[in-house]
Amino acid sequence: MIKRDPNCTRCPLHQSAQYVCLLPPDLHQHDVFIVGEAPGKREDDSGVPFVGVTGQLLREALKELRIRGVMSNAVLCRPPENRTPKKREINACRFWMAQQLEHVKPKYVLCLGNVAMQSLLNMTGIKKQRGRVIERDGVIYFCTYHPAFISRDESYRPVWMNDLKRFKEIIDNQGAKEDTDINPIIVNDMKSYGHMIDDLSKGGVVSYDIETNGLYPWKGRITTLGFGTRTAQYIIPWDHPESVWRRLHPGGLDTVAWSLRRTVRECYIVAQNGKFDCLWMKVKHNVHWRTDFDTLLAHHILNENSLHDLEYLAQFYYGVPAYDIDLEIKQGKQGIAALAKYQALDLKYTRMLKFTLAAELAKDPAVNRVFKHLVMPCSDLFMEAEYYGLYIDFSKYNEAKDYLNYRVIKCRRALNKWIPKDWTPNVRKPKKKGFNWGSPKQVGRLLFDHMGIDVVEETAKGAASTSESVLKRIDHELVGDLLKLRGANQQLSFFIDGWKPFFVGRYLHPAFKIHGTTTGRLSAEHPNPQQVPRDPRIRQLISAPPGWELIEADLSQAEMRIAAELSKDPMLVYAFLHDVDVHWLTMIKEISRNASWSDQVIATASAHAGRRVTYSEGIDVLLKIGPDAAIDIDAEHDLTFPVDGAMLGWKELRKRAKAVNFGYLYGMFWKKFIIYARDKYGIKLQPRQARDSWEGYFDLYKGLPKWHQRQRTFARMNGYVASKIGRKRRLPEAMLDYDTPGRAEAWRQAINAPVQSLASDLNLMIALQLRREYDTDVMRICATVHDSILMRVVRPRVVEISERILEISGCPELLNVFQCQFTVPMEAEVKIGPWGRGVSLEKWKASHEKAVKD
DNA sequence: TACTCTAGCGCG
DNA sequence: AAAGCGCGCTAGAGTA
Repeated sequence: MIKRDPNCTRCPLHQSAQYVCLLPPDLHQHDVFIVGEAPGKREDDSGVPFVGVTGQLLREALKELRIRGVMSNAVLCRPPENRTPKKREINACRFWMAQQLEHVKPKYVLCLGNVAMQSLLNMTGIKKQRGRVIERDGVIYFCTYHPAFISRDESYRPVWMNDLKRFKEIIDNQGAKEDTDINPIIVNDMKSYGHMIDDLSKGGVVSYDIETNGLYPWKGRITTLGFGTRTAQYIIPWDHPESVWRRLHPGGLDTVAWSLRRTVRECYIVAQNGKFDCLWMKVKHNVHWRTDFDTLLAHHILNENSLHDLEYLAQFYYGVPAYDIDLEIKQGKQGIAALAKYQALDLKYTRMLKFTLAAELAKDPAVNRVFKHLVMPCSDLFMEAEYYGLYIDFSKYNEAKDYLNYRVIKCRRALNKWIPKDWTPNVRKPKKKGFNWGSPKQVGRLLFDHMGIDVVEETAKGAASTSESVLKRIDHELVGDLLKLRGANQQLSFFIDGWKPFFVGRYLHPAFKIHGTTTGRLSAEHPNPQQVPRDPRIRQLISAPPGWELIEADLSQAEMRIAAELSKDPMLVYAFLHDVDVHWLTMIKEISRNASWSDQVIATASAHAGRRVTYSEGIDVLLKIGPDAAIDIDAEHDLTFPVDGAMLGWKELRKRAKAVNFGYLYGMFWKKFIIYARDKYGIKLQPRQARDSWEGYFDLYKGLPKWHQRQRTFARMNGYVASKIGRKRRLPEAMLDYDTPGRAEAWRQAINAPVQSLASDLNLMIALQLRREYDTDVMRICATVHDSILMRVVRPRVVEISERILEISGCPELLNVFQCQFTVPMEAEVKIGPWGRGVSLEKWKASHEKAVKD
């Protein structure tokens, strides 16, 4: 019998726990040992383990599945404030875990959650590891989520139950059942090649998958190529020491790839993230293969909240054991045979998933339509975008580098005088010698400890914040230089040094994730073109090679237009129908409501009218002439005024209104608006002012609160919302009966998602249509940034294509497929030239014609 | 030495 | 009563 130690002091938890060292009283020998995290409040109060709500949830699930065993926790004292135990505490409590294992002598151990997994297996990342079967010292460990996670997010319950069911099977079968129903055929001679071609030519569903030794096709090798049919999985050793194809074919792998091309074209190709595999074939062998059905993308549109990796999907749908292998084997370092089995499983499950997911999609025709007509075509579109890449202007790149380096040196010099002699910030493991201005921790020590400045705000983890917003509120000479240094350093490390590893000649080839967000927007990486600063100094680095022009097609105010369309708010709809700039409208209405900024209104309007006007006349004039004219007058007459402590002209005011629009549109409260106005524009608003602006906004756009309510109610009743074309955002937490932060968040997402999603989908429709209408020798789409498209176009076609972009943007053909019509007009604008420095079509025409004449 | 996490900040 | 949404990348610092 283990003796509990009520005076255990192995970790600090004994100080806060009521019941120290909560060992289960009935611990005895059993084949099955179930290990949770730590006692909760109920347990700590009563001294009895597993009596709380989560304990109940676990007991019920185990009972339902007839899993019997003894239960305990990885950590035996309750951590304060329901936090999870820290690594130190888990390690300290291993002493007890070892004793318990010794005592129970289990054959099967169920690890519930990260903490148990860490304690028992010294592994982290339950989301990645869950479902994994691990054998150690003759004991089989199985990992899944902690029941507390399930009670927090109900959508994971089926996955969890499935895991537990598998655990039960493992117990019943005395181990995990390996999937042996595969038929891997290594294709490394002409005979098996011929056999494979025959099988592929039957015209059925064929899964396709390659293994590579890297993620970047320009800097790696394809080790194997694989095809899966109903009866077999063919694995072709490709750019691999064991491959025979270079020897058998004088033209090498290119020839094999090209001869495979015809067969592949006739197949219905299924792949998991086929964009990746097709890109590699395009880069390595210039063959253009298309994916007909992508299991990753299908699963993403069916459940945008989930993970989508193949192993996870196979486990989720077919309950197979984990089969992932070491990277070394995948990269072909240990011979083909080890790899073949793994790849055969990949091919088998990919093919199976096609049928499973297609059946799921068929149950939801609207979602299926989005998948078929929008998402799947994007796979090929973005494969090409990645292939063509972004052209970098290296002379500008070097200029920017020199400029930024110079700024860094200047700022550092100015800052260094503030470092006291013989003083070091007390940091345990500093990265660099001496004082580091790039370290928030060290800067914090200097400002708040040494200089004695009051801490303004704390970070989430309780450290003294040195964020931009905080620094701006500190009245000290150094903040200006520090902010400049941060900016310059960030640009250097992101775009100058950060891009270096990704250059392929003069091009960058970012990767797009069509499944990158929950709303249907894309994300991008390596590097991410969606976060290039608007600062033209950086943005212009992205340009076009000689003979081509970069064109940016931007949907103007896409999200506001869609919000108008969906809410049917009369004021917003009117504005868009009559070409009134809504950000401007919001701003003018706001200032006229307060009768504020009268000097500015009267001055600008008078300058425009050529006579002295009254305030209310001025408001009408401004509303009519719009932001561009007002900004011009500003510039001409130098009419910026100090407003609430900041210097603002019409340009800044409109920008501020834009933030107001998006903030309030998506459910921002006036309290946050005060913070926002302060941090972003240095404007000090009184609560009264902020509240007035909030109320005034929804008074102006009366349709918005009603629409918000409709969205919330729908989400609450149905657990999801859908966009106008049928893309769904599943929000299970929106259905909760009690007000929780999670539900409030889900409700806000119910408002935002259909707007963000449709704007992005519209942008994709335009990109797809452009791709269909123009061949890649005249136009190459190289990136999208949420509601804009970047492409390069051969010079002679610039005018024609620009005009066509504007036409398409007003009404992309794909909208018909979704029977989707708008009352609010959609509009785009094109900019021609280096990114961030592009000019309108008119200006380009003028300068180009002049250049031709010269 | 390599990995993970946080803070901070860029974008729409 | 309380209330923007969606991302990726970097350096620093802590951890194994």
